[in-house]
Order: sequence, then structure tokens, then C-alpha cells
Amino acid sequence: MAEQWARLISDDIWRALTATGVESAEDLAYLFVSEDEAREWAVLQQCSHSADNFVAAWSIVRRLVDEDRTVVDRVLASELARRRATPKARPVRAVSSSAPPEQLFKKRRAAVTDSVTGLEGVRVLDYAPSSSVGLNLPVSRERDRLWKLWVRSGSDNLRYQALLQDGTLVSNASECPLAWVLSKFEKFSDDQLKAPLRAWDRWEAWQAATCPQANLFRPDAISLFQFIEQVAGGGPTAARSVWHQLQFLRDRLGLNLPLADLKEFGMGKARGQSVTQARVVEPAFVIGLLFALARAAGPGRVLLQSICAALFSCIRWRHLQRSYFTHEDGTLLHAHCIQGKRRVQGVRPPYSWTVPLLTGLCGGLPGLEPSPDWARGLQELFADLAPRIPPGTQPFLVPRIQRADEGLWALGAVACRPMGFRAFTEAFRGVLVQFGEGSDAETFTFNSLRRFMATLANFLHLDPQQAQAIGHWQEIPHGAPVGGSGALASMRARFPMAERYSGVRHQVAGRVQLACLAIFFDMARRALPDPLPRRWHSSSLTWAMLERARPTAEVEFETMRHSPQALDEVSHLLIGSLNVALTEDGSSESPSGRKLCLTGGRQNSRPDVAGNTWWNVDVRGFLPSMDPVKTLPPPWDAVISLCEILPSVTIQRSWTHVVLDLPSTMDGVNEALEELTEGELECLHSALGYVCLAYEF
DNA sequence: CTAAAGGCTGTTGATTGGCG
DNA sequence: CGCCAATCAACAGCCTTTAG
Repeated sequence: MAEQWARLISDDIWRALTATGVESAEDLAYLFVSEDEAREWAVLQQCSHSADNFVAAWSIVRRLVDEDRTVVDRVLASELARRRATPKARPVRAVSSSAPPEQLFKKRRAAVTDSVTGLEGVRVLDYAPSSSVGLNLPVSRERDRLWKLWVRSGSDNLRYQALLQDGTLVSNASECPLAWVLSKFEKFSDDQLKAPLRAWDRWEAWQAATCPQANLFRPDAISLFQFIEQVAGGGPTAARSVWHQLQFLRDRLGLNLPLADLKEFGMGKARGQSVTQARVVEPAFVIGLLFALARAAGPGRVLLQSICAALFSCIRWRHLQRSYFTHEDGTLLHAHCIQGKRRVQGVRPPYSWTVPLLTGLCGGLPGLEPSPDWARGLQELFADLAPRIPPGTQPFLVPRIQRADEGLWALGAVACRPMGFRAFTEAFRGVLVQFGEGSDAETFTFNSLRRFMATLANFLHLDPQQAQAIGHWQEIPHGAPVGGSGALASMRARFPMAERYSGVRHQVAGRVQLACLAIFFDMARRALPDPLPRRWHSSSLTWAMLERARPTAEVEFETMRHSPQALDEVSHLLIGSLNVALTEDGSSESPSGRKLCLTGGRQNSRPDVAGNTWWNVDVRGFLPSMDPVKTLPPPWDAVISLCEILPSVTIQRSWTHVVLDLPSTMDGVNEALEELTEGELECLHSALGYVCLAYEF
């Protein structure tokens, strides 16, 4: 088979292939993406007479290579090596030789300064994977234990009993084929099998310690209930957890546990102590972080940048550590997580997410640039890291930052490996201590960072859809009950169809993030204590202090004196953008001549004016081309003025003081109505309807 | 009829303790 | 520190019910 395909290729094509630089089967396999492309190429090489044979040969090669996954990695590795060998040349800045030497020197200085990213001090160590990730082998310790459990359960086993009833000829459980017993566990990984085995261990240990008289493999309902009850003391969901693990063993392995009896108990509402969430970071921490970031360099900067990424992205730690940055668009840093948490038809689809870059959002905050570019230099860092990562390894966003011996919080080199959760949390607490947190730092954890954006969303009373966008639609994050009303009650992420099928979800999320942060920094600016405290601390700017600066629906955003950037973001968030070419005179005669007109409206009510159509979609979208009438001639103007004070009249119940100077006779009414145009009649109609509704109320 | 909400289940993620 | 195991928290999927 291996040689067959080679004979199909003519000499002419071999020569053409060699000229193209093909050196291996892999090269050939990935030269084209389809047979059509291969044929096209062969014809282009003027070998059309042997093109069909070549196409057949290529598809064989492709199939062979596809079967062997490692080949893909090899090609990747060679590609990486090639890229490393020829680094991208920096564009040489043209310097006019006529410039005086002083200026030249300044220019060079400027160039050097420009290149300073803060990451020059970062020493990156090579990647040395300490352990390889084991594949899901059919033979493993867990499967072995399951088999032993099967044998021990013997004739008490439900699956075995079913087998006997079928009439299968086995005299005892251990005679059953191992493969048949374990077939029900094939689709589970070893890690997944650990949990039920642990639950079993727990049951066995409890049985031996508490009621040795009960049968281990055929317990009575009361013993099992007592066990589950004991487990329930552990925490709100502990009983549920263990119940499911045992149910798993009953279903798949056939252990005879009377679990149905305990279903309500296990599935009931959470019992045990109440759930405590990680404490969310205060706004002061965010300001302090950006402040520190502006001055940090070296490994410390990498750590602060990682914290920033976690803070502004609302991403799980695990997801952060299996993501990679894709690109940046000036306001957002885009990243891609290779495996999300949500499941669709049994698979966990990857998702894209974004982190705001804060361009222009921090204006007016003392000590901070208007655009604190927290991600500056990350590109260089990852350009350095990427070639050292062996092909086929999971990507990561937080590199391991080793600790140095100098001090408790001193940081050493940056290693080319993913940082561990524990280490990151401790480093994060170290940062908190340096920010003046003291022993309080222990109360913070990674989720303190993760909860920041969610708290902000809740604080701003975002509607549930937008709040979901904050978390990249992975779930609705818990909001801190800071805001009181408007709390996000449901934890379950809902997917209205528009979002479910939208391909640009992460961009929507990015816009929401930007808008929230824009408002956040604006609030922070106005809520900053004056004068600034000498020592910065969490309590220097708390969520409670932001409360004063909270934007409310009653106040126009303009009058809140938002920064132009914030206004821009808010307008995107709340209104959406409509790119209309604002040519007032050319609106009726657009240059393109392509004009959308709907023929809506009643024929008899349409104003019969030439060129004045009912709709003008180009300019006004789906609003009618004429504004509705808002004012009425006397005596009806009294109704309009009543409408204006209607809310307060209704609330104060002061209807008795309202005097409407309207015609008192029917003839007078008809006479006054005669003078109104149709638009004015509509206006009067709706105004009266409004008044009546208010009166009823 | 569809979309969404809610109940039930099964799985993944976070956190901590302990060991070398 | 680095890693693993244990344990609990909390999610998402699937199905049924309900609103409109």
C-alpha cells in the first residue's frame, strides 16, 4: 500500500513536486486541501495526461497521513522550527543622513524607548513537560478496581442476576468476560471513574465503621439512608453528589443499592451550612492594579498582566489556561478557549472571548494614563514562549512565574509552562498584600477576580442578556447583592435563539465589557476620595462608595458628564449603531439610486405630496418619514399640557385640581375638531387615550 | 405552533489538605 | 514548592411543561 501510490505518479509530476519543495509524504498530503485542488495543480504543471493518477495517489497519501495523528504534530513542529529560524525582520526606519547628529541620537533614543515594553527583564526558561497526559487506555487502575468490585459483589449484582435470568451459562460472576463488564465504562475517562470509586470507598468505610451488620453489597434502605444523611452534613450538595456516584455504580456496574428510596432525600434542597462565595475585589484594587502596572517591569509585570486578563475577562481559571490570544482590534484583545464548559450534543464546543484593552477609558484618573495599555508587551512575551512549547501541547495564557529567594513575594524567572492554580492564587494574594491588604488577602481567591465584571454588571443593573454577555455566554455569573434590586436570579444560562445561533457572540460581549468598564472608570473618577489617601487600600474605594456615582435611568447620560469614550460605548450598548450616510439634501435622491421604500400606511391617510413617501428607510429606518404631530392648536393644547403633568397628577391623586378649558357642547367639540388635520387628530386621540388610562389608574 | 422556563440528571471546576 | 487525592460547588444538557 505504501508504495502503490508512488507508482501512480509520473516522472514529470515527481520533478514538479521536488521543485515545489515537497520532501516527505506529509508535505505532499498537506499541499492541497481537496482533490480538485490537486487536479488543478497537476494540470497547471502541464501534466494533465497523468492528473487523474496523481489525484488518486494524493488522496491515498492524505488518508495515510490523516490516520496518523503524530504526523500533524511533526508538520507543526517543522513549521515552528522554520519560523523560528527566520524571525520577522523589523522594518528599518529610514533616517535621512542630512539630519544633524544630535537629532539622530534623539531619534535612536526615542526608538529604544518606544521598544521598552516592560518585559525586557523577563527571562524565559525552556519548556520541560514534567509528565505527559495519559490517554484513555482501556486498561487502568480504575477499571481494574471496577472489575474487582464486580467480582466481589457476586450474586448480589443486578446485572449478574439479569444475566442468569437470560439463561446465560455462567456459574459465578467472575466467569463473565471482563470486556463485557467494563463495556459500560468505555466512554468514560479514568478521571471520570475516580469519583464513583471514591464514593464507594466512602460507603464501604462508613459501613465497616458504623454498621458492620449491614450487607455491603445489598444494604437495607435505612443503612444507606443513614450513610447519605451523614454525607449531607458535609455541605449543601454533598449528598446529591454521592447519591449520583452510587447511582452511577448501580446503573453501570449493577451494584444493588436501594437508591430510588433515597431519591427525594438526595435530590432535595441543599442542606448543611450555607454557601460562601469568594469575596469580590473592590474597585480600589482595580485602580491600584493599573497604577502598579504602569510602573512594573519584568516578571512582576507578567503577573499583573495575568491578573488583569483574569479581572476584565470573567473567565474560569481552567479556561484561561487553555486559551490562546488570537488578535487585537485596538479596543479588545481576542482570545480563544479550546474547550468550553457548556455542552452541545455531548461535545464541549470551543468559544472565543475578549478582554477590553481600556483604550481611552481611564481619562481623568490621577496617576493613570488615559489609555493604560495593560497588555503591552504580552505579544513579545508570547512570541518568545510560543516556539518553545512542544507541538500538541495545550496552550496557556498564564506562564509559570517562579518565586525568587530574595523575599516572600519576590518573583523569579518566567518559565515556559502553564502556571498552576495554587501558585497563581498565592501570587495574587501576594499582590494584594503589597497593595496593603494584610491578612485579609487570604479571603480572596481567583474567583474574586472572576466576579469583578459580574459584580459590575449587576451593579449597573444590566439586563440578563447583557449580563450573560459579560460571561461570554458560558453561564450567568453570580452577582454580588451589591445593587439590591435587579439581581440576577437564575443561575442557568438561557439561550434565546438569536444568541444561540449568533456567530459574533464574543464581539457583543466585548462591547458590553467595554461599556461597563467605561462607566466603571467614570464612576471611579467621580467617587475617588479627595484628597487621595496616603496609603492605598481596598477601603479607599469600595463598591459602596461607587454607589453615589451610579448612573440612573432618570438622568440623561449627557448630564452625567460622562467622558466622550464612555458616551460612545454607551450609545453602542443601549442604542446600537446605524451607519447612515447623513446627506440631508441627497436623502431623496441618493447617488446610488438604490432606495428602499415600503408602501405602508393607509392610502387615504398618506399625504399626497410628490416625493414625500410614507417610508424613507435610507434615512429613517423603519420609522415613518414624517414625525408624529406633537402640538395641537387651541383649545386642544390643554390636553397636551395635561399630558405633561400627568405622572405627577396621577401619583398625587390631584385630579380634582385639573381644569381643562375644552368646548362644553357637542357642537363646539365638532367645530373644534373640524380644524384639525389627520395627524393632529391622531395626536389628540392618543393623548386622550393616555389621559383616560391615567384616570382609570 | 414555537420559545422559554423549570425539573431532573450528569458532569466539570474549585478548593483544600497532605505528602515528598 | 509541586503534585495528587478528596470533596464539595455549581454548572449545562435533556426532557417536560407552560406561556403566548
